[in-house]
Amino acid sequence: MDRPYHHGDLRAALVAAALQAVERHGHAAVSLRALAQALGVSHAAPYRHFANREALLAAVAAAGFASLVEGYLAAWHTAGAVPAASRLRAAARSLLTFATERPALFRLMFQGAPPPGGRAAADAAYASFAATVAATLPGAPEAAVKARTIAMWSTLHGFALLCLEGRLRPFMLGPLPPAALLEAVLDAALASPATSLATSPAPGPAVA
Amino acid sequence: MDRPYHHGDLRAALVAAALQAVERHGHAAVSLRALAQALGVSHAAPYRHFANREALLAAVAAAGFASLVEGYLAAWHTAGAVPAASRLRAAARSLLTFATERPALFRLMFQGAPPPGGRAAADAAYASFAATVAATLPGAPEAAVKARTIAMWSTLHGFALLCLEGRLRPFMLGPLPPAALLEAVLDAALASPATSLATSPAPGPAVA
DNA sequence: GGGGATGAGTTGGCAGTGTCAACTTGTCGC
DNA sequence: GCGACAAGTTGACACTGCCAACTCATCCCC
Repeated sequence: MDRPYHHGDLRAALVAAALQAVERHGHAAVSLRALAQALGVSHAAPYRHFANREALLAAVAAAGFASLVEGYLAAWHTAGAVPAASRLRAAARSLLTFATERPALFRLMFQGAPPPGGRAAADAAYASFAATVAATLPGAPEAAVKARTIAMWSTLHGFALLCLEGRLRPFMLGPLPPAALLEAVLDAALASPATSLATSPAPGPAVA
Repeated sequence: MDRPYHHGDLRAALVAAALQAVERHGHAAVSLRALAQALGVSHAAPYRHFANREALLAAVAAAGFASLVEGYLAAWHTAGAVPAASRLRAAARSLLTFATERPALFRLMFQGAPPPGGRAAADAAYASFAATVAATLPGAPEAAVKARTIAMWSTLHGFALLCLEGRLRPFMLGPLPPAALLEAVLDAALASPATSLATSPAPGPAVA
C-alpha cells in the first residue's frame, strides 16, 4: 500500500508528532526534517503548513496551554463547595502537577519570549487563573487583586521551574520532606500579605 | 602584524566573547565557529578548551552566578544596620535588577538542567542567598528556615522570569503601576506565612 | 465532462552548525 | 639540541533550517 500523494491532515499530524518529540526529548531536539521523515513526507513538506520551526513549536505550546487550563479548571470545579482558599489550593496543585509531569512541554510553553501568534493561548490560560484568584478575594480593590494574582503566579511559576529544572538539591532541603515543602510553598503562594499598594519610588519591572 | 600561533589565553577570550554574545543575542544564537572567527582562530580551536558548546555556555553561566552573588551581597551589606527584613528586601531587589538588566544571561543561568560541572557556581549562589534569609529568622527551626528560603526563592525567581520573558502584559496589570507591583511581589516574597510544616499526604516535587 | 487555478507535496540545493580525526606548529624541560 | 606535549589548523561528515522551482492531485466553472 503506497501512501496517497496528499497526506490528509499533515498539519495536525505535525503538531501531534512535535508534541510527542518535545515531551520525549525536549524542544531543542525537535527537527522539522526528522518529523517529516517520521510522517513519511518529504523534508520540505512542513513548510506548506508552518512558516518556520518556531511557528510549529508555537502551535505545540498552544496545545499545551489548552491542556493546562483544562486540568486547572477541572481541579477547581471538582474541588466543589469547600472554602474558596481550598479550591484555589487544589487548582494550584494541579498546576504544579502539570509542570512536573510534563516538564519539557512546560519549558517550551514558558521559555523565551512568546511568539506574536502564540500569545492568545497563554492569555486565555491567564484569564482562567485570574478568575479563580479573584473569586477568593471578593470585594477587594482591583489593584490589590491584580497584585495578588501576579504574586501568586510568580510563586507557583518559580517553584514549578525550580523543581523541573532540578534546581532544588537535597542539601537545600535538609530534613524537610518534599511533600512538606510543597505544602509550605502553597502556603506562601496563597497567603495574602498586607499588601502595601502605595506607589514607592522603586524601579519597576519591564512590562511588555 | 600577524597574530602569533598561540593565542595566549584563548579560553578566557572565548568565555568573554561568549558572554558578550549571550547578552547581545541570546544563548541560542552563540556559535562556536563564529566566536572562533571573531577571535581570529580556526573553527576547531575552541575544542582545545571546551569539550563542547554546552561546556562553554556552562562557563559563561558560572561567571553570571559570580556576578549575581557579588551584587546580591553588596546590596545586603550596604543596606547596613537597618532591620533584617529591610536588608533582605534590598538584596532581593538587587536580584530582580540583575534579572531584568541582563535577561539573556539570567535565562542561560537558569534554563535547562544545569550541566554536571556547572552546579558549583549555582550552589555557591544559593548558599549566599540562604545565609541572608536565615539571618532574618533567628531561632527558627531548620525545616522552617529551609521552607521559607525556597518559597522566597520561588517567588523571586518566578517574578524575575515572568518579567524578563515579557509574560506580564499590560492587561494583567490594569491600573497597577509596575513599581507598585514590584513592591507587592516583594511583600509576598518576604511575608512569612504560618507555615504548616506537618507532613501531609500530597505528591511531592521531584528533587534532583 | 474538459480545463485552468490552486493548494499540497517533491526534489535539489545553499549556507551554516557541532563535532571528530589527523596533521602541524610552537614551547618548555631535560 | 631534542623530544614530549599542549595548542591551533585543515578537512571532512552528518545534520539542520530554509528557499526556489517543479510536479501532482483536486475542485470549481463554463
